[in-house]
Amino acid sequence: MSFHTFASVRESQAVPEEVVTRFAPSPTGYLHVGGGRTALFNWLWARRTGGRFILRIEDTDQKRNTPTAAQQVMTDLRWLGIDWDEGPDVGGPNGPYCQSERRDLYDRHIRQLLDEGKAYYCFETSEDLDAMRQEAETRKTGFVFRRPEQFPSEQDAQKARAEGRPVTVRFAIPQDGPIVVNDLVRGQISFNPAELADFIILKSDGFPTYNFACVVDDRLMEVTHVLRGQEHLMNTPGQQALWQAMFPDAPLPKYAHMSVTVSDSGGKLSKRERPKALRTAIQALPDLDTAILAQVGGISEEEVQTFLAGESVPDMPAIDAIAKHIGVHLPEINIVDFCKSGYLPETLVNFLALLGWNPGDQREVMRAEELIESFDLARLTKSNSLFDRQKLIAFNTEYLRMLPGEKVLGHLKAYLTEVQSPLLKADDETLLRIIRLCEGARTLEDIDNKSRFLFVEDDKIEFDEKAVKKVLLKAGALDVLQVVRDRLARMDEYTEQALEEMLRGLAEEKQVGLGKVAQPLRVALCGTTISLSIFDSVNLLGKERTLARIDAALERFRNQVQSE
RNA sequence: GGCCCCAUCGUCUAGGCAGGUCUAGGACACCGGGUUUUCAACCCGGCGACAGGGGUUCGAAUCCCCUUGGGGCUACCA
Repeated sequence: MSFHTFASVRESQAVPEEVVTRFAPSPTGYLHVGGGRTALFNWLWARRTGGRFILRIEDTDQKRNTPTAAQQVMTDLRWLGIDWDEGPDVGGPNGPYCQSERRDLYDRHIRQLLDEGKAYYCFETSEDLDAMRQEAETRKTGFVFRRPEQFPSEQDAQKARAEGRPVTVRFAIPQDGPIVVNDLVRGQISFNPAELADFIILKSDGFPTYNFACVVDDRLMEVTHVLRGQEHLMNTPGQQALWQAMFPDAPLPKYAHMSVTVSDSGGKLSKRERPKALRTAIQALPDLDTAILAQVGGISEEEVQTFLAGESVPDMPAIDAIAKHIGVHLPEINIVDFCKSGYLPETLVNFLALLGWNPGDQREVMRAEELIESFDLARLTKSNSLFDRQKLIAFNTEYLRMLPGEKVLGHLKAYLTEVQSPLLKADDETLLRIIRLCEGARTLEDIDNKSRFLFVEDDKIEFDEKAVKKVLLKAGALDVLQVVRDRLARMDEYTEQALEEMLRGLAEEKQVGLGKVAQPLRVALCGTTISLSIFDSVNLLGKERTLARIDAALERFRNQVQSE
């Protein structure tokens, strides 16, 4: 693996004939939708142009990184179907692809900047800086770090280090005229350098900052196009100035700042929404038992308390577990959340692509190949877009309908594993059959909900209180059920067709709608009012188990009817 | 507060850069009806937008300015 030196980089005349894009997440947790969209757009552009797509891990913040997060991000990207040509796991010519492993590279560039007088040492502590900001605020002026008349010397830096004071390096933003960013989405944007702070490029822990490392890496990794969210727009003049200070002969990468995806609750979609929604849901609970919540979440009761007070946030598994326990649906934010809610990756890719981009005609449902074919930077949208979950569901319904059964089967199995459904016990053939019977389902969760009763032990059926009350305990319901039981027992031919004839015949005899017959039966078999068509339900369960469940329900609820 | 971005139905958007063909098109949602064994799905119909004000022009959703509104950034986070 050969590293570019500062000098060699300068000499090389980079002519980017090939498009190179990158996705550069910081490994702080799960990949969230916003990140997924950014990754997708960069990937689409690389694939569209036949260029390269790089995955780079921006792990320069030691406090925030978690060891498994990079792996998790890669898993989430793969689930979406996004692959990369260069990255930490697959390597590549311009690696390594984790910034924490590139420190000598950054050091070299910092050294050069320092030597050329384009950057300078700083010894303020965080507290000093905070105080300065405070003061600026009371004066109601914007805070811009004031550059010293004379840059501290190498000796000053050594002395400061010896005294145990923090030493950072700041980039001196050139003040010789406005910095003009030529954005592919927004056109020319001009910034006054006097209003841009000399930002820190080397932290006191020896790690570079994002704003610096990203510029060095984009250059060394030959990145030609930077597609990212609008939240990075204000970083761009600084990064651009840095680039020109370090690589004056290399053309700048092309920047495209995409619109932000906002949440229906206001600002941009944030990871905090899930815990926030859970907190609200818990607080609305009629009877609050923090001990139980702590137990299901696998956390201490104290953690629950501080969480409810808004002082802390438990980790995701705890949040998921508690939400599941109290039965609230949390808004999906991370890519895995969508997976766990039964969405298909195809749906998400399609939907995300349409957030801030469109093909220019009236197509909406588009597979990845089609997206690649049609993708074009010129059609990126300027205004923010709201993440519309209803439309997402509509898209998922569409994909569930149009994807071949085999494909759905693969996704369904992954989903069932994720949520540990009893349906996992079914073989592929049965699953495929169930998928066919669930035409019109909106999510994989729907499929699971409608058919998991088939694989729950007969005596482990959970009866939904409302369903029981509304259906089973209604006058005459159990009597009908008894008749159904008797006729079922006498059937020698137990086929879907015969079942339908029998049940319809019975309804006709009794002069009632089929619902009066089907619903009590359904609740007896499934515990809920939601299942496959009643004929399919009875048929798939099999005669023996059907009879057993009816008998159990009869026995259990007869008493209740009487006692009420 | 400062800097920056944005502005078409409730939502995502087409149209805008090259002004007339826009009584503004599509999709999702919603409303009404149909189908119906649950949940869905499905079918038919309907409601619904150029933020406001000034210009420029024969003519503005489209170009310019202002106002208003929304968003982003303002860290030794990325």
